[in-house]
Amino acid sequence: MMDMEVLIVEDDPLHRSYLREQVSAALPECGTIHEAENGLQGETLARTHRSMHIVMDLQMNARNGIEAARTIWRERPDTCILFWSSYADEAYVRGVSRIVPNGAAYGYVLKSTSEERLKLALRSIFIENQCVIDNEVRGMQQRSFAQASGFSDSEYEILMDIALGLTDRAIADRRNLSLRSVQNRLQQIYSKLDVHQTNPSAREPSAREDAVFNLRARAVTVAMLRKLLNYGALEKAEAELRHWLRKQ
Amino acid sequence: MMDMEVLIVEDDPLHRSYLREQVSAALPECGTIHEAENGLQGETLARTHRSMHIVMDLQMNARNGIEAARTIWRERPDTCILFWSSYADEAYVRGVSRIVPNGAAYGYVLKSTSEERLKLALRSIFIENQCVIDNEVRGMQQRSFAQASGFSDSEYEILMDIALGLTDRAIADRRNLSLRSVQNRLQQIYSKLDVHQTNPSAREPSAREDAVFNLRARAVTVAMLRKLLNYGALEKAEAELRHWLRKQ
DNA sequence: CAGAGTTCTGCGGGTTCCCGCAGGTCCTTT
DNA sequence: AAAGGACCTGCGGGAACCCGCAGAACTCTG
Repeated sequence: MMDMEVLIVEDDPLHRSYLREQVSAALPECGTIHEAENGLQGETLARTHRSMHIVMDLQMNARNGIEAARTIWRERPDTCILFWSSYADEAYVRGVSRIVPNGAAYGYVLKSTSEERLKLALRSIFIENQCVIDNEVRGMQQRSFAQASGFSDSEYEILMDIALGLTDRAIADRRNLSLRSVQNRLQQIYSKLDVHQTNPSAREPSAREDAVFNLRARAVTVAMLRKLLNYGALEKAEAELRHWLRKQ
Repeated sequence: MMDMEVLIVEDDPLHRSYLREQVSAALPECGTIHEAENGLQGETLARTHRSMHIVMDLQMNARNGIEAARTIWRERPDTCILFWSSYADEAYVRGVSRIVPNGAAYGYVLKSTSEERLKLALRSIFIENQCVIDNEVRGMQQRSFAQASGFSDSEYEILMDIALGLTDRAIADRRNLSLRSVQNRLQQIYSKLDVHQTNPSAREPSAREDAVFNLRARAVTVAMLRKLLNYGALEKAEAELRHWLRKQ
């Protein structure tokens, strides 16, 4: 146990040094601490050092934490990874829980938590091999899987597709559905996002019926404002889309 | 000059204490340093202390830096504000230069710059009343105002409108244009964003013409990926939209 | 197996979008 | 004054969208 090593992947220098400090304080049995300043470098260092204990930021420039974690877990699924993020966006939570391997120990704590809880999380994950999810993140998971405005995975896929700007036809081709099925999915998405909201004025069915919103575009924005989508998710989806377009 | 006071507005505790350190090191003539941890609190403290020297983060939870700066400058247009941000998104740069009053001294430096340059910027702005814009930010400004994929203000407005999910009709009403004019603007936007890109396969005009993209939705995503839009800009535009909807 | 629930699919319409064509109003340039 | 450019506007058509209706196919339960 004396040769435990930890890899820190974090692009902000201040946060990185803070993490190093906290790690060495919380884990006296820790020998060397390696540092990477983006996801790409994180993958490389994890590979060369065969890191089993990683604490990593989401939202980095070169390659975000979810992408990096996926390739790392693909090579060694029993790696312990603690995600340390500023935000609990549903897009992040969903992205993480989508890639975590069966039985792997991982954690998700916010940067705003206290030092004590960070240290506790470090020990729980790296020593006890036990998952630690921050309360607020946990709450997000609940709301996500419950159907209170919760999206199934397939609905989420289609939401990404319209965010990318695909046509109904293109979505149907990509997801192997009929055109009408795609439109049905869109209907559910629109209702779950409550996109039909207009001004709460008199709802008289007068001639002045206001079709203020283009539902397709509106859905994307509402999803962004609700943190269902964010920049990282868009970037990732865009890469996958390009990959798919080549094979057409 | 001995009673100079500085107000720091920054939500991250680590960055905040780092800023305090740098400010007191760079400005020995500085007496008190106040701190706020979000834009709303920043506005309040700026008002009560009549702060003339502010260094402030963009992208905060309660109210982002641009909003806060606008209300502060509205009350006292000769306030010196140094924006200290992680990113040089065109949305931020454009948002800042849209609200800076005539003749006001302000600065925009990235968090990734060296301590020396940060200190230099602090002295230049607060002592010499001189604008300091980081090189990378400056480059963004150039690209933005040159028409190399640069958007005029009116085009930018319409881009925001379709991002919000408005219909052509609604945009026309809102911006006092005819329906056709809005559609013309959209045409320009589509071409400037180069949204017509399909797979670079054989461009034969065969029957299998691929209309893969819904231009309207695609434009929004491309704008986001190019940092022309970001979450803060969306949030702000959404608030303005709600305000407009009431008056309808 | 019957029946109820959920999802997939086609049809058809009304509406909105995308955009070429053409005429109009304001400029600036020579 | 004439010629050119930049912008706004109406017309019209083909395509894509939004969505109600209604029949298949699949599941789940008793």
